[in-house]
Amino acid sequence: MEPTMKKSDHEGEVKEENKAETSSEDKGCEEDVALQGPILTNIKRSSAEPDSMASSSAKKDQDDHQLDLAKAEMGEVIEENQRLRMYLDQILKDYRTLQLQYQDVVQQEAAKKSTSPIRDSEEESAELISLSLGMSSSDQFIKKDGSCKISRKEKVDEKSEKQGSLDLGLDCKFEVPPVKPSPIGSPETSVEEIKEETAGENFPPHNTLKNIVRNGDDELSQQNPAKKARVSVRVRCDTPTMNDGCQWRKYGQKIAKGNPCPRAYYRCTVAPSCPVRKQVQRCADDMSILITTYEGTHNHPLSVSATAMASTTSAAASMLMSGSSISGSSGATSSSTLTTNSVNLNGLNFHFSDNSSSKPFYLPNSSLSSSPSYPTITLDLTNSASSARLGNFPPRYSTTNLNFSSLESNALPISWSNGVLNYGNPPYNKNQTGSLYFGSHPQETLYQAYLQKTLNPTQQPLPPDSIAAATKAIASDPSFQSALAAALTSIIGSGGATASTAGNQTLGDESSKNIKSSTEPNFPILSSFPSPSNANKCAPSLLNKLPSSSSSQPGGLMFLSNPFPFPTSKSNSDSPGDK
DNA sequence: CGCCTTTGACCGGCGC
DNA sequence: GCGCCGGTCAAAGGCG
Repeated sequence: MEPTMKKSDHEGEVKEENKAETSSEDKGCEEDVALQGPILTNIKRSSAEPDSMASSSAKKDQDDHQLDLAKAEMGEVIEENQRLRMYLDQILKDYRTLQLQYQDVVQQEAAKKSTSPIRDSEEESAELISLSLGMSSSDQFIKKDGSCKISRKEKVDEKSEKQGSLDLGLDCKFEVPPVKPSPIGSPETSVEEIKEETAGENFPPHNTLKNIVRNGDDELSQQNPAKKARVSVRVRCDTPTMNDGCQWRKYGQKIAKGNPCPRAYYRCTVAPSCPVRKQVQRCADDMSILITTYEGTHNHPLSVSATAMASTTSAAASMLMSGSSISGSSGATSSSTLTTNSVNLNGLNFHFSDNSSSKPFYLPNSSLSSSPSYPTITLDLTNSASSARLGNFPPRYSTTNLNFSSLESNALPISWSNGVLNYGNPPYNKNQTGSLYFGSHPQETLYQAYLQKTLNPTQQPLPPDSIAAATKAIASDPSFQSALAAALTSIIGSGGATASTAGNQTLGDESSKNIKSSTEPNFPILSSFPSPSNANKCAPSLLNKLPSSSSSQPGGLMFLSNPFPFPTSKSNSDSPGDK
């Protein structure tokens, strides 16, 4: 992506988006924030541009006309903004009501079902999945009757019952046709195939973002069926592999070019037919960094911790897929257009590379790789990430950074690179767009502000612009929501937070039968989050904003606070290299 | 004995 | 066509 969006692009965007009635709220929010920058920029530009000496009054009139136009547009946008604000307030209200109801239900269920841990765990997982994947969280925002979340849960439960599988994978999974038999035992029934089979369905253009994403995925898979989304996770880890909750079997090892460290190939052995594979390799630049690349979709139930990993990668993959697809399809002016593609949220970096020459394993300055073309997203969970991060990608891959805050630091202005939130035209104040600050706490992140607004509405209200900005950022792209939430939770769960002993390993026995001395650090997982005592160690800045016990958050952030007990990660073996 | 890792061989894609 | 490379297979051996 270009470092800055061109003015003409914004103008086109403004016109197009103003023309089209907002079909959904998140879409509207997206426009809401996105439009202000360009318009202001345009105003500034048109009024500040020095006319040449030859410019006549006619030109000035033209400028004035443009100014008037821009003002009119801005008025419309402001109106839209107010309307969306009302929507958002309504949604938040609904959400809080739902939250209370949900808490009641959870408490009742917990009291009822203390005798059936397995079932609890299934439901827990189902809940986790339904919330964490969040591919259609826009739907959740759209619905105002408060039934959205419950219906999703019911859907997942239904699916789980039908299939006996949670079907959590690395790829974004949206809807599996109910007639689809259980994927267990059918390795071919990966998400890609399912999506391909459903590609023939006719989705109205602009239905929902979900459909857009879905179509995009279909499109992608049609364009190149061989392409599988890969999620590469970079994490500091001294042990051969990181514990992601799954059970893996090593089936190969290679010395990859450009890296003296061998690359190990693992295959998921939780289910015999599970197509999920992962590659593990040390980073050539920094041997302490372990790069794990996941590929494929689990076709079996996952333990909660594995689910956490899967949902993280799933969200990341969905970002990748949806981003490339959205940009490639209808030319939608979504700010989530991720043609570009490294997202860096201050410590945790997402890299997208949907490029035929993408090199998941960082072969800087090498053009010799003949690796197949896999769209790859890299989740950089190394706090000191920047050293190897961008430099390892060929410069021709423009990137967008989404930089999650580092855990050690409380200074976490989210920086949005151009094309996401920062529309960065030169006259525009970078602080207004490049980073999002909230209220009188410039260090507060968008995320924090969002949580503050969402979870503790009685606190001092945030400036309306902040709400709009948070809405825009969080609601604009459901895939992003999931990824953001998953990543944040992953961060929170890292650093020893997984050592919890609470809860039972209830989902499947695949891990319990293979308990190993897991000296390796666990991969940050979602399920480790709910322990505030642990999590506080890692991310106090985030957790201060979170309720000690509550249900989910709206959108993709819902699963951040898991009200259920979570299993010991030790029981989920993943140490194929321990021997 | 079953499951795992190791490791050389093999295969297919890609560039020259 | 050839070589390089990434990825996978499968036999052999180790371990609990």
